[in-house]
Amino acid sequence: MPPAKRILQPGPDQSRRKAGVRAAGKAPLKVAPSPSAIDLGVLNQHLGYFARRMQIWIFQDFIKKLSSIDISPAQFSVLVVIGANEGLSQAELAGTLGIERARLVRMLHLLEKRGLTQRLPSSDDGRRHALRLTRAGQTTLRRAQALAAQHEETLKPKLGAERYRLLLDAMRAF
Amino acid sequence: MPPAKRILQPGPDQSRRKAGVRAAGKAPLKVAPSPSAIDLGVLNQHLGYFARRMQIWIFQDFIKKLSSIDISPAQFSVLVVIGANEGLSQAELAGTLGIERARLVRMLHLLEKRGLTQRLPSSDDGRRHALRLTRAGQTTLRRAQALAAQHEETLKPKLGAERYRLLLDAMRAF
DNA sequence: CCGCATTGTTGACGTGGACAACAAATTACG
DNA sequence: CGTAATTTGTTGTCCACGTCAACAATGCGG
Repeated sequence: MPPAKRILQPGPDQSRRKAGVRAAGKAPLKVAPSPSAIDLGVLNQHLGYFARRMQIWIFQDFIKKLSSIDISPAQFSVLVVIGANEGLSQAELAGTLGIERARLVRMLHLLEKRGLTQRLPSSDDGRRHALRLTRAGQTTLRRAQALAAQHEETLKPKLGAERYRLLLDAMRAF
Repeated sequence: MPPAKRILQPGPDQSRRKAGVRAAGKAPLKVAPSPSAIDLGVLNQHLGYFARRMQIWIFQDFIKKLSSIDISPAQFSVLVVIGANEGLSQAELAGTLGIERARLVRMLHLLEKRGLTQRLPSSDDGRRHALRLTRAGQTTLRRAQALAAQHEETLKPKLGAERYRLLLDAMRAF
């Protein structure tokens, strides 16, 4: 078996000791940043910057928490939606999650090879596949949801219950 | 030369029903039987899912808004931080932005080829490079910041000024 | 019946994240 | 002082993923 998901490394290397000795003579802007403090500049006023950092942090924690069953965030979302909408088509699933149809095909190949999902012929439309979870898929989904719930629980203290709820609500605008 | 940035497609949803965009005035807008009757299941209670969708939306809008100067979100963050911390090293920059050192090398290679950044030898440490913007880099950064500000302005109405501010504040926890 | 849209699929390309390995330079330390 | 360890920038490689083009099979509308 392949090593499956790649383990993401948690700790960045924060290492800088020497004071900022710079050559440039003209420095009309802020004073030279202290060895440990680098100015983010206007990045501080951009949602996208923080959104990306947050998303990466969350995904890394998710991957770590679900590493025992080797389910990625994308795979999790696929399993969840199939589980909640048995018999839906690949196009519907892809459209719902914002995944490319082509991408979903290969993802389902893998999930099917792992015995978690099935593609049954649709009774009324010869083009479609009716997606469903196998017995093993249901079991895995249950475990995944339990672990994902634990992951989610680590997020709340990090934000505070109030801001957590607010964030969850606000981000639905997209 | 590379074919510049790939244009991201603006219309995200519309995967399953009829995409009625056609040249003629024919509007075959066929109401699909069950529009969006697909259940997201427990995904509705996961920050990560919405965080990812929001982040993608924001980045796509950012890319579109800055397409005239061909600056990606990552490139923008690099230019901003260099501009605000002239003379910093690649390791410091990479550590600040959470980018791999290896990745930053190739990014700077490109920015340098475009004449936007420079790598000067550090006076006190032979290993480091003192990063700075060229004159053109400063000009591009100014334009980029103006366009990025416009991009940011489209976000506020989408969320409401109040939630925008809360979001920006809450996401700093990561 | 015929043209057109949809569905699933494959192939290909480019980007970006993660790792490993290095050479040069610097630091730590016996 | 000298040698080992560490840091920095760099290159090469692998893999995940978004995107696009093309296709066969199927369904549907005129």
